[in-house]
Amino acid sequence: MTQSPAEMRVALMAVGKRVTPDRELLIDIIGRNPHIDALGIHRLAQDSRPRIGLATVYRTLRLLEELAVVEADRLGEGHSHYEIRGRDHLHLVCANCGEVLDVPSPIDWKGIAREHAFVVTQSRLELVGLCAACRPGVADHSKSIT
Amino acid sequence: MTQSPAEMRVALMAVGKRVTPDRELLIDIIGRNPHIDALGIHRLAQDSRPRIGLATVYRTLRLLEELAVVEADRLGEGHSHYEIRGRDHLHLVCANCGEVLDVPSPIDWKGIAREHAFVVTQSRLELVGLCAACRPGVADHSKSIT
DNA sequence: CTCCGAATGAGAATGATTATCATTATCAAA
DNA sequence: TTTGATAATGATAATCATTCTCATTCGGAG
Repeated sequence: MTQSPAEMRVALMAVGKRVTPDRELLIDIIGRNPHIDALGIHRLAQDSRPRIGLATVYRTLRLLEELAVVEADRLGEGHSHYEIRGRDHLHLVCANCGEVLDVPSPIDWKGIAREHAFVVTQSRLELVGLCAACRPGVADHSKSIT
Repeated sequence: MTQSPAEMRVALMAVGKRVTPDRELLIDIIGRNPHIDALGIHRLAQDSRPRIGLATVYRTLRLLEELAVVEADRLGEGHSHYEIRGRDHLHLVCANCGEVLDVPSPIDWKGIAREHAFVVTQSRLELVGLCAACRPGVADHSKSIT
């Protein structure tokens, strides 16, 4: 299920969607910037295509999500972050600086799913806490939980 | 970390917050209805206190979240669901009917956290897919991983 | 080159959540 | 008990991310 920018073409064409420059650019940006959010993607996209609209970013994200090419995570609070779908992994999300570490997932969800007659389509695993850098009582630039 | 309605009083008083009838009612409702959302909580709360406002619901939820008494999960798409904080567990979320099954978590995050010098304060684990009841030919959401 | 449906941009609309502000309730001291 | 300081609340406006609408543009089949 590992996707790559190149495989997106296949996924799009398989459902009769066009492979447009916008879509190629966006998937490329997501590939290079794991955990980026919609606004960040839009900003970067404007460097190469100044007229690209935010709506196109959201539309494309949703499409690629439906095609299982990218994955959305609601890490912090309000909004989503995106990344190319890859191997199972879990996120270590720092509540202070917001940094996200990817760690290979230790979960054997196949067994769990079988046990509950459940067909798994997505796994979202996060551990929220404080990363090494934020460990000492730093009252810096974020909402720290106590 | 395990919280109960009764322990909320302690948590509130520990930070100088009042134990009001609204707060007691809300924590009670969440306790009886795991995975309920803000509007659901508000609806139920109005049965006993017709004048309670939605703002109070959200304010209280946030407060109880900060006190680590309740936990918010962004299960489906748009909005959050709440539950009393308890033992580690993961959610099996049905993409079709929305049912949520709680399953004891098989993750040993202590080892992972130690390895990455990470202090874990929350774990959010979800597997999204189709529950047994929704298993037979559902068209839309079925892009299962195998 | 022409047509038609897909894709896009701009901005309005939506929905969940948060902030504001005037009013009310609560606790402590006199 | 009355007062005074302060926290909590209700109503509603504001915000923020995301989705929708629609007029326009683009791309590929003929």
